[in-house]
Amino acid sequence: MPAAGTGPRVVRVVPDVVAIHRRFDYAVPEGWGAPSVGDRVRISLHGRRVGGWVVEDRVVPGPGVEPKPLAAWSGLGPPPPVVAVAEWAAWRWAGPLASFLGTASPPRVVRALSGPPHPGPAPDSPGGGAVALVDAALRAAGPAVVRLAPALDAVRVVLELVHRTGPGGVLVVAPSRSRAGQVAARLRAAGAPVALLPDRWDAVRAGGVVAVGTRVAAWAPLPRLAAAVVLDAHDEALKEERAPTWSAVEVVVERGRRDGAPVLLVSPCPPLVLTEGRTVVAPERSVERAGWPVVEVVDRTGDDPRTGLFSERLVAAARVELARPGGRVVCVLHRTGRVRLLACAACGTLARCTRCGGAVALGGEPARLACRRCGLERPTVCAACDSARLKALRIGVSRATEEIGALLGTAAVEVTAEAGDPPADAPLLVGTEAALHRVDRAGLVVLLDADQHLLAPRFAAAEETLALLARAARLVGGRRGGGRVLVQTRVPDHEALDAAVRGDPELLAASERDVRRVLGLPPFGALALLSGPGAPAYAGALARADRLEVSSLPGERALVRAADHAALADGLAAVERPAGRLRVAVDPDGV
DNA sequence: CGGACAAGCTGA
DNA sequence: CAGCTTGTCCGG
Repeated sequence: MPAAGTGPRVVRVVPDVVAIHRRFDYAVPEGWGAPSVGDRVRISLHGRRVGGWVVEDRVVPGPGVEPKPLAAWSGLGPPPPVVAVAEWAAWRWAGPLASFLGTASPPRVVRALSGPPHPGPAPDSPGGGAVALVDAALRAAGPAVVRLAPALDAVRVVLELVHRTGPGGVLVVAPSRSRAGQVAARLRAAGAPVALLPDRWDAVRAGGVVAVGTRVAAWAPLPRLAAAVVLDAHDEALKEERAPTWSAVEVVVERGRRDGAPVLLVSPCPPLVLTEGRTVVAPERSVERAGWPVVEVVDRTGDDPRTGLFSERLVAAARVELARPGGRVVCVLHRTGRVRLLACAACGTLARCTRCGGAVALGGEPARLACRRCGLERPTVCAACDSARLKALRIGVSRATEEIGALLGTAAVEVTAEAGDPPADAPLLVGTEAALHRVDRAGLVVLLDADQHLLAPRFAAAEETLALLARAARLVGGRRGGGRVLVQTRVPDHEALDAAVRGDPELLAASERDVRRVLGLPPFGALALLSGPGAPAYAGALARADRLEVSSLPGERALVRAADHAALADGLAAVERPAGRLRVAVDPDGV
């Protein structure tokens, strides 16, 4: 066995083949410059050429191993500290390292950097409330949550932060390309040097700029973070939903922790998983409240389920809005993956779980009401009036579009994810929540059936509903602008609605905290959802692990619980995976 | 993942 | 028993 420093230089390589969870040692051919950790290389593996990443340098190969030479150097990859974060992520989300290294690599081959970093000027302070918020956030020991109402300008917080730290090494992550583009433009207008990811990967790697991008930008090739901001940190788009199910927020927080850099998580409605154990800073109560629009809750409990989706108050409010010059109404109706809701035929009360408040479904013989969320069963009797007659509430976007168009005497346009953007001047739009992503301004936004969201069989359903209300609020502006959000529901006292009405997200957080703690749900416990043909065998093996609790779910699925993420990740890593397709979703949204 | 190789199946 | 399919193994 050659001692370190003698013989050919040997590096350890992770193949770019997701199914191979091993690393292999290769010799660096004579005459090569030294490849560094993170570089993309090509290797011959078992008779074929595949890509890979150098993950360790100056390795001493095991006894009896004669490393083959690297086949080619194919460009720059993530810098060494980002490779280390990828190793952490592979543990945290129980996924293959190659998958994370791929996400952290440039979309196109980068063989050389465009030039030396050009340290640009820091923008001026935007002044105003942003100064105090950033002050408070920077005083926090770890990452700070900045709770900023929907109509308040989060980019001013970014500008103030860059003003303090200078542009070099600052990372800004936003949930969508368009939002990232807007932020980049504002920073540029303020004079800061900006590189928009993924296109300017090389410029970010060269350094000296503010890196701006979407979820993948959490992996920006900055050797060392100076500071980071995640905008709309509650947004689902910041989580990868395919396995491994990593979260941009968590990656940025980990990078900040390693580099000792401040991290600001900005959101109008920060969920518990963001706030628990962290400093939350917010503007004064009156300022925050003014940053939410007027939210009007229309209680449909007493209405006959067959009167349709359109309350009198909705029709009246829509008429007023459509009569205004340039007025625009957007109606949101959940369609995909919707819950089939049941309501009492006598008193109109929605059938909900008496333990967790989720929607219940009819099933079994004799028929019982079973909660889709926590599984609790009860007899088919209305909890409010003891009537045994229940009615199904049915809805659909296409019919809703026709009906409201006829009711209001205005042509209604259906907005779908497939079709392009709706006409800019269409006054009446109906669609799923995707409609809120395709329109940037309205005078009235209506959630036709908020219960579809509130009672969805996902433990974060209430927080997601508040996020939807925050998104709607963005379209209509703050309460002084005259825009409003109208919410039709049969659960008018729900804390998520209350929080939006009062412009105070803490009202929801307080009640969620109690329920989550009792049920051991995140952030008071960590979950992983196993699915696929290999799931039962893996679940069986995990059930014997010390700090894990495993329960099987219908359809080859299983839920793994642990006290915290470390226990979950350690447990998942310690047990060998059986053969067969297996999906491991750490931190699943639904259960 | 995908190539190598072995074991199993088929038809003349 | 050649010629093919199917299954298992393993990579430096």
